[in-house]
Amino acid sequence: MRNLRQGRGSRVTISDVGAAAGVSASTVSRVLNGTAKVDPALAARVHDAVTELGYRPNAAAQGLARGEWGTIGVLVPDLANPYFPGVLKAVSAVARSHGRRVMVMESDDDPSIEHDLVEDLMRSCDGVLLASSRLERADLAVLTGRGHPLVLLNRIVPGLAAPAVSADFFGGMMLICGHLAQLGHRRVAYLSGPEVSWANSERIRALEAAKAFGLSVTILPCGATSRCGYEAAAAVAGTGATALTTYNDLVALGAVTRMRELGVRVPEELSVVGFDDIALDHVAHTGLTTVSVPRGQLGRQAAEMLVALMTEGHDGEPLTLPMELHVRDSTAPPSAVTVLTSEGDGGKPSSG
Amino acid sequence: MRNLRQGRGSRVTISDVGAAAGVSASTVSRVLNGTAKVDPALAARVHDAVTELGYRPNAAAQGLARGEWGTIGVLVPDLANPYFPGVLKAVSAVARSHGRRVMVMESDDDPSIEHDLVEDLMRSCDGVLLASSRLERADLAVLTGRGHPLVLLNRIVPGLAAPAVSADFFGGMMLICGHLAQLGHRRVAYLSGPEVSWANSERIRALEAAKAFGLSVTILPCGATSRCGYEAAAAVAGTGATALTTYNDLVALGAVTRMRELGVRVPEELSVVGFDDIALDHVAHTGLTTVSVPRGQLGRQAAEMLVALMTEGHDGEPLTLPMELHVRDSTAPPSAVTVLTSEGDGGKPSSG
DNA sequence: CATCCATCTGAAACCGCTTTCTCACAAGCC
DNA sequence: GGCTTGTGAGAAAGCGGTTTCAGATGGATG
Repeated sequence: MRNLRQGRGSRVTISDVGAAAGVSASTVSRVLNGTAKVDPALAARVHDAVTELGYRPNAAAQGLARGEWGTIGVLVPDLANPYFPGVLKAVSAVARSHGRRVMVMESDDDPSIEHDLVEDLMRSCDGVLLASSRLERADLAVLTGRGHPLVLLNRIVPGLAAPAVSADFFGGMMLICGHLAQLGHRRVAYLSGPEVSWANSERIRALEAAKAFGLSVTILPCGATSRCGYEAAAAVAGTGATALTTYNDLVALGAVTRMRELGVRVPEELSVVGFDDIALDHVAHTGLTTVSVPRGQLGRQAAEMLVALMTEGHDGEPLTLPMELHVRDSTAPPSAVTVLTSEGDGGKPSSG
Repeated sequence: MRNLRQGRGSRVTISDVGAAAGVSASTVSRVLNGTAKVDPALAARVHDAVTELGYRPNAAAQGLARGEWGTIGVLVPDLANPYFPGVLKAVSAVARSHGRRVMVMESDDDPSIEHDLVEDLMRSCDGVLLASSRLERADLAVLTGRGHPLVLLNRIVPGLAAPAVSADFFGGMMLICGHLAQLGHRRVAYLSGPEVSWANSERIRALEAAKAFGLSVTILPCGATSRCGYEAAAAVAGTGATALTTYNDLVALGAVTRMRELGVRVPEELSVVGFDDIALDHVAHTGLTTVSVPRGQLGRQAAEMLVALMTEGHDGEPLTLPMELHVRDSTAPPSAVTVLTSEGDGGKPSSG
């Protein structure tokens, strides 16, 4: 019993199966892949031998011989962010429907690791989906220049030779700013995401553009996690802002929690807006006003684009999905007296 | 420029590098792997050629030649559950420290998919880490019988030939029951997790054993997500329970949210206990009483065990990590008058 | 009945890399 | 100086599959 499989060395090969079935390895291959017609009797013998020996083809050998792995790789910065599992599920579904499996790696928000991991993925996957890449433009150019199928998710770099699918972060933040302006807010704070994040700079770009709405914006360094939001929230008080925008929902929720602890009522004293609409349904108690793009659709489109690139070689044009505003309970007109700052703003509350 | 890399066919091989550097492929291999001493001048030429041609070794060919992939695979039921990223980060760290990369797959809680995915992983990884497997015992036996390095995480199956690392779910639930009993609760409801989950049956086993504490338990079907908890919460009212235990924190938080909506105060009218202590710090507003085991430690131990199994072949004995109770704000002595049930329980509140 | 063609099977080449084996060459020894 | 060692580089043999190629067998045809 113990000797039936002696670890590494004694793996069952296709020749073993052939020997057991009394046919050649070629025939076994043909039977298993349905590449050519084979005598039913032989096929049956092969199948018997396969099950009896517990044969499973070696993926490396197949990959080498076929010139492809049947795998698509996805790199995400942080699996702990609920945003990505949502995307990944869609990607997996598309991959499965094309007979491919998906292999996920996480870069932990570290650009240097990210570079290595992308290289690894390119060496062992037919295509790579790079989500919210933190890489510098130059690094990215090197990687996309390799001629390996690669699709960028949630990052658009103009001159780059790689197709991209992204949510319209700029438009999303504009929606938020419009909403806040309409409510009567004038001073807004922004809890900034990772500095190296394109998604973050898009949001900031929109915030600058929103000066046209009469908004003045203070940008506070923060991060991408609820902990960051929690810790950075205290600094909001000093800005005189009546509304707080954030890099994402996690940050927003962290900030809301901190605000509650500080005795600041949301939204009466401070409106808070998230970003992404992550699925913390039924967990966070605040109905967070936020913007979103269907993550499933995002993942699906990106995966389809990648598969098309892998199989047909043609790269579709960059795709930008529009975001939607979800107004919930965390935003309201600013109150007449702002408790957050001694100087006050005297903004007139509007009844909207 | 466009012709520099013509997609699939024209990939740079080790021989190309050798030709460019004026050496043999063997020498290139030796230089890149540091396998043997090579003349510094040649080595330099090789390195130049590598960078110039943008050579990256083909992972399949390496895997085939070396007989190993340098990869460990992890299968989790659901990436959306914050429990797993916590484990995965630790696994990745261990893998990296051993010069291996990790490849993650998600089964979406579907045992049939899970079986296929494990087979896939075994065909393309040196070792497999199977987290919270939903597979039936028989299926699992087949898989572990393959003689492929495999470690079970959070699942212990007595007669199985695979090492396992698990949190002591039984002990964890006992801690919870002890805590509740001490507070004076007598009637407890349990929102049950996935039926096929070993982790769930361990919790239930503990609940049964807790009859010794004088607790009577009602088990309600539920699931593993906050949505499940939210939806199942309403049924708790009918049980006359003064305390609610759950499969995990997500379920508990969902239930708490629902209870608030129903006007049931937590913990005054109903104590709620979670399981896992997932990192929703600063997001959920309820300080949830729960039990936990360090997920990092869990992942690390499992990964180390797997690496040991892969390299040395020896399988350590099953490891069970003790859980800790974290008493927070969601549990309290039962109130004298329970509004949840007309018959009431008349349990005496104890001041603990 | 001999010839040809269509089918199916096995042998062999190949995928790209590692590793053993072999050999050429230079240094060390008597 | 001839011979043994030691050293480093190239040739070649796999790793385990797939796929081309060639050959055997059988039926259809003239």
